Amino acid sequence: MRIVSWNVNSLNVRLPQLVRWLEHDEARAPDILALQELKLEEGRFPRAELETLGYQALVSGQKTYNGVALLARTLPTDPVADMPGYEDPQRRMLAAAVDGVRVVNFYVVNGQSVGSEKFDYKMAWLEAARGFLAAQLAQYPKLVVLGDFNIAPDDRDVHDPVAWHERILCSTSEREALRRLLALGLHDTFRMFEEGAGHFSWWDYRQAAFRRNLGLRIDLVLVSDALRAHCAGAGIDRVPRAWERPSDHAPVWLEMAL
DNA sequence: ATGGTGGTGCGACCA
Repeated sequence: MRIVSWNVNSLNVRLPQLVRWLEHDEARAPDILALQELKLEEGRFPRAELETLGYQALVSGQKTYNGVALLARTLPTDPVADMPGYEDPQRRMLAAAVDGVRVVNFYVVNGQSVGSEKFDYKMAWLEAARGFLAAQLAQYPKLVVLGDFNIAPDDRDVHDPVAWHERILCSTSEREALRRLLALGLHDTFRMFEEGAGHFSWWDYRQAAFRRNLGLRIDLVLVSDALRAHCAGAGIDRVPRAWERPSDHAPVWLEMAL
């Protein structure tokens, strides 16, 4: 089973790249695909085009901002788009079951800058996410949590840790919030297969950051203890980031032997 | 140097 997370930064703009990416290497096409930053309402989701490629989609959409989807060969079941007890008009979460695996797709709040109002929202959102994931784990031991976490787990995940020291996406409080999620019994699958620095999933559009590999690794695929031994490979697909008019994020993937 | 790029949508706001 191959599972992928990709922040597409507007599905309206990126649909041609998504289609091209799904077709360019069919042997590596995902069984499950989690998308973030659709920036469209559910009614504008391109269901027909994706059905042609063999995918059924669950969508939690929103005009202009946010928006997430879960795609699989058969429609994911038992969907949840709201974290119980946490009111959030922003569409940032979608959980459902596919082939006996529970999948939670997150588009974590960016947070703008440490100490801002948006930062407070980010920290509150992450605390709600911790409670939600604890409940999901209790109900579904085989859990995958993936998406744009807007947190670089440690300095290996940052091209210039000095310049980014205690800045948004890299601050100690954000990293501790991520640690509290991992402490539930979740594992950063990329680090099961690669311990080195310099592997990124997001590069700013400015200053030719991708060409110079000035990036951060903020898109993650986490698995629960019950799935850990089944992980066979994980990585970041930089290919579509080099295409014309790309998303600023690369797809990140996990291969599981189930 | 508080810049730089891109998406949404037409003026800011978000990342």
